[in-house]
Amino acid sequence: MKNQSLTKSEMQVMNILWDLGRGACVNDVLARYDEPRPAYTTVATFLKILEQKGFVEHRKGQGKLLIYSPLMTRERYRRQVMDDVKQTFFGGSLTSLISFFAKSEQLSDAEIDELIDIIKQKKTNY
Amino acid sequence: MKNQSLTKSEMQVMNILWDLGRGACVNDVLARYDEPRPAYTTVATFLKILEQKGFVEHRKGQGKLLIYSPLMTRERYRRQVMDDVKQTFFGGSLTSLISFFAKSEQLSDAEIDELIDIIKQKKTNY
DNA sequence: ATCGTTCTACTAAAGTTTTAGATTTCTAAA
DNA sequence: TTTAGAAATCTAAAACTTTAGTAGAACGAT
Repeated sequence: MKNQSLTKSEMQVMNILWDLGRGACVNDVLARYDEPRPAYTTVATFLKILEQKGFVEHRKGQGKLLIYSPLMTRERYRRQVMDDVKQTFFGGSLTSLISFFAKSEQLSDAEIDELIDIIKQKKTNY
Repeated sequence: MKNQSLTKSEMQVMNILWDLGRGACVNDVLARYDEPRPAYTTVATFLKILEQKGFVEHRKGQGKLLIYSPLMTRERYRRQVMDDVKQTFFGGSLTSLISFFAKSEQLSDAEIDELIDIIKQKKTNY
């Protein structure tokens, strides 16, 4: 059981947990859904599944409340998915991927300068 | 029925069609699978589903053969998926996405220069 | 025209994901 | 310590995806 990936609904729950940035109980998560909200038990099920998959853990909170917290960071999962995207859509080529995005959209001059800086930093420093 | 997205298996078929770059019958597609190959009818089913979803069309070929061709280009679908990725993983921010990738990996000096060129071209030309 | 082959169409089973009702358990209050 | 309410767990139905067998149609060869 390793390198699991998340379904769309599981991802939604993880995103809420990551956004909250703290442990959360079922209702905390539920409250963050847009209308129409799923049932309480639906969210509870997803949290349980995420726990089985090793993406979250829980501890006991007030009363019988279970408080769930992410075990996997957003960054780490992002990396995992992005590697897959890069492979699937750009034949593994990072430069094709970046140029695809760079070409694809409007960028302000400030953003462009920012990006150029980031990329320049990658150059072998001497 | 709009902005459909592809399942993993459907995507596999589309990638084969896109790679072939020409109309293809079921066997053409099947031949491109790695072992163990799925059943003929499995591939036929996927093509039919893809047609329902509006990703391919067919015309009659030799005998009763159906020749399938992509209706959606790889580029267009890529864009669709990438928009989703950008939204889901980078809150819609293109610069976060690009910097994520730019930071993430080894790039040769040549690649770096190439990227900088691409990005500079985005700058309002005067 | 018939026969056998090969292809598509139909159908459905198995697997996975999503959803949530019903039941049980726990806690806090009286 | 009983009990009402809220939360967790159990269970399963519904929806979607993947896989492929079977039937039936169409073609080409005889």
